[in-house]
Amino acid sequence: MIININNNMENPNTVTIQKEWERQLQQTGSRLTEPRRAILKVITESDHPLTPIQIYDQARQSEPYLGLVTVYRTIEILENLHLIDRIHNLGQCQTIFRGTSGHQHLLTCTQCGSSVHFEGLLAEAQFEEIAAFNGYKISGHWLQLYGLCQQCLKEEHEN
Amino acid sequence: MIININNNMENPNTVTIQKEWERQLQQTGSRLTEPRRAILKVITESDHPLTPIQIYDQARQSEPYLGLVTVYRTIEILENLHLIDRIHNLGQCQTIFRGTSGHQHLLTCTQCGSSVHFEGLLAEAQFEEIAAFNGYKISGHWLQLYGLCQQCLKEEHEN
DNA sequence: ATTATTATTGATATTGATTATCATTATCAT
DNA sequence: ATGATAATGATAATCAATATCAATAATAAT
Repeated sequence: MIININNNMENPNTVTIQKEWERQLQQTGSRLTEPRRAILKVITESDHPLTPIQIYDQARQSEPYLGLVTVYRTIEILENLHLIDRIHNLGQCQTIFRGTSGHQHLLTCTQCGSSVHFEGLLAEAQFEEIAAFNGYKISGHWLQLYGLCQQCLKEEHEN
Repeated sequence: MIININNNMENPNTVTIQKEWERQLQQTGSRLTEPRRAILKVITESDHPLTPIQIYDQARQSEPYLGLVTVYRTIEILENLHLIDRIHNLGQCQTIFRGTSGHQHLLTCTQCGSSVHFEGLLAEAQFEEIAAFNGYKISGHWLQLYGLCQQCLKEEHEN
């Protein structure tokens, strides 16, 4: 079963989401300020991933004296609370690995960075189905698995 | 079935890979130069994703007068030939989308950027198995599907 | 309600990565 | 060998991200 989650501005829950985020900010010791409210509003109401500059520009419509630095700081807080994700944009990242043309995916060690490609993923057949359910037509996908490689696992046990 | 692909420096095919890349460069009208050879060598022999600066530093060991700009230019060529991929590093990307804590993934329109989360992916059960086969222990994963949303599909047909 | 504490803010400066420019150099077809 | 020109590296310019700090605003304590 594929479930579509709340994701557009028309969603009446948007307000509730912002209130919930505000509650979490306060409960974890952060103060609730007007600049932060403006930033939260932009992020919770958007159905697009946004760059810090885009958030900055949009939030200044209601908070004209907002500083870009405050956007970066708020993003950091929200990330620590796992309320936002950092999204991968095709073609913009600057870490390079030789590809293997075809349908292989990446498995990367978060400790040392060593990486291997793998294939034989069962899910790929499902990707188009998921997209179609949401009204999308797929042109590509990106999958990375993260973990510890054999060597780093061993070294972790030794300490 | 899970197949592990050539991915470490010990692999004797490494040399062949570089020759193959060199061949493709020439066949598509690019000239074969010493700086490029040095860059190709670093990328094809590495089992780590590398930043432009890392490629630069490593390649200068054999090509001391190499300029960083040449690294960027060569990366661009290799990307156009689909010989390399740009890799997503956890936590370094600066495009922000509100997350949905739990196991949801992202479906993004390459045209307008509108995005939805989805869940119910069958593959997740397979991730650990794939990792274990390669000696890794997984701590997380990143999946994004790319395509055109309903609206952008419609507009494309109108033109 | 008032005040004191201190987290937060925005301005500014700094850093660092990426891109643009251009004269010089090296590749490759002839 | 030679000439056309793609490619190079030095330099400058741009832009995003981070650090610093005095002024300000949010909260707790009174």
